[in-house]
Amino acid sequence: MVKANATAAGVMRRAEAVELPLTCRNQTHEALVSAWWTGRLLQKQAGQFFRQWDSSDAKFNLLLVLRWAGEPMTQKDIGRQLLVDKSNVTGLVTRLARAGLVRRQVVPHDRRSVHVTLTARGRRLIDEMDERYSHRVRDVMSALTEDEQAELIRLTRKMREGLAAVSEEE
Amino acid sequence: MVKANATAAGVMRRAEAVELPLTCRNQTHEALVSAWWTGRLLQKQAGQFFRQWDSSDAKFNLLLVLRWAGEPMTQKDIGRQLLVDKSNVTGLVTRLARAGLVRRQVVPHDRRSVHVTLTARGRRLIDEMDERYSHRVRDVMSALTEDEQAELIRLTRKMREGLAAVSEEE
DNA sequence: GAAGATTGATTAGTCAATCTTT
DNA sequence: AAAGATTGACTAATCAATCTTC
Repeated sequence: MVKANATAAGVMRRAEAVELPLTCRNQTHEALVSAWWTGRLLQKQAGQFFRQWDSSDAKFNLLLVLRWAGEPMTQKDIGRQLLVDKSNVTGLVTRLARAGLVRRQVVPHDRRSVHVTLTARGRRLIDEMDERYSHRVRDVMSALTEDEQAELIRLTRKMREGLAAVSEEE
Repeated sequence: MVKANATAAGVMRRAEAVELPLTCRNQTHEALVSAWWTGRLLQKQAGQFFRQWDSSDAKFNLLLVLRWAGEPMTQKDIGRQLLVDKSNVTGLVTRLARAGLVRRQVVPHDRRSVHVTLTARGRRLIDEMDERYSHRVRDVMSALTEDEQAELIRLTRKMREGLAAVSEEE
């Protein structure tokens, strides 16, 4: 019964989550808020999803980038790829290293830099996470047709271009 | 010259920011990542934007909800509107109160609850922030036509429904 | 016991300052 | 001096545990 109650409450909150906060003034504003709100929900659910491995979306993305690169990356490059501050990368790598998922190595000809590589265990974990993550992505996005997905890609990209243009001009 | 360099570097990073990280596998995955990435950029730029008032998007949204309500709100209601944990609301309200933008009051017939109200200063600040924020929103979203904005609203909403459906079924 | 709020621990993120190496 | 990384101070967010009041 406790579980039933918890589920019911959860479902209610999720239904509410689809709706935007009530402070929108016009369509233009609503469009921005709708994109922002969707991003927040994505973040929130990703956080819950990755907790089953005692992990997080930030750690998942870092491991993913490392695997994708296929070779050691400097922390600077990681930060560049993920668009996060270098000091943040330091912390993430430290925690991942503490968990044995990643290893720091000196860079032969530049002792300022640090090379980060996946350990065997890190590789196993990212493979497993990514497997389940892919299924989840497909489930979530099955709410949209292929054409709608393509259109969403186009429109969000345009929005990013708008963001970039505005921040340039100041 | 220093300023020119800084701007040039800034522009470069912004151009890069339009592009997604390189780990996308197919259109479905890319659609989700594109929405997520756009949300991250929105969050990031909002953070920078509101720093001119020594504030943040979280504080702005809290003040906005308070003004919209037009009457004292309990912290529970605030958390519900903004979809953030109650303990987070406690912290935000504390910092806003310390800055004199908001006031805590006892609720007459329920001494468990706290009512939060805008101070005169808080009201003045949210009016000023919102004024400039509205312009900024219009500038950013002018990259999209009205029809595109409407479509973006529709598609992101569908995505939230997909998120809600998936999280229900587990 | 449940509701509303607070506290404490932890993660993520930013920025400014510092340190070492180039 | 500039590059790469780290440290420290801070905000924001979550969760678990606690406290007071209903």
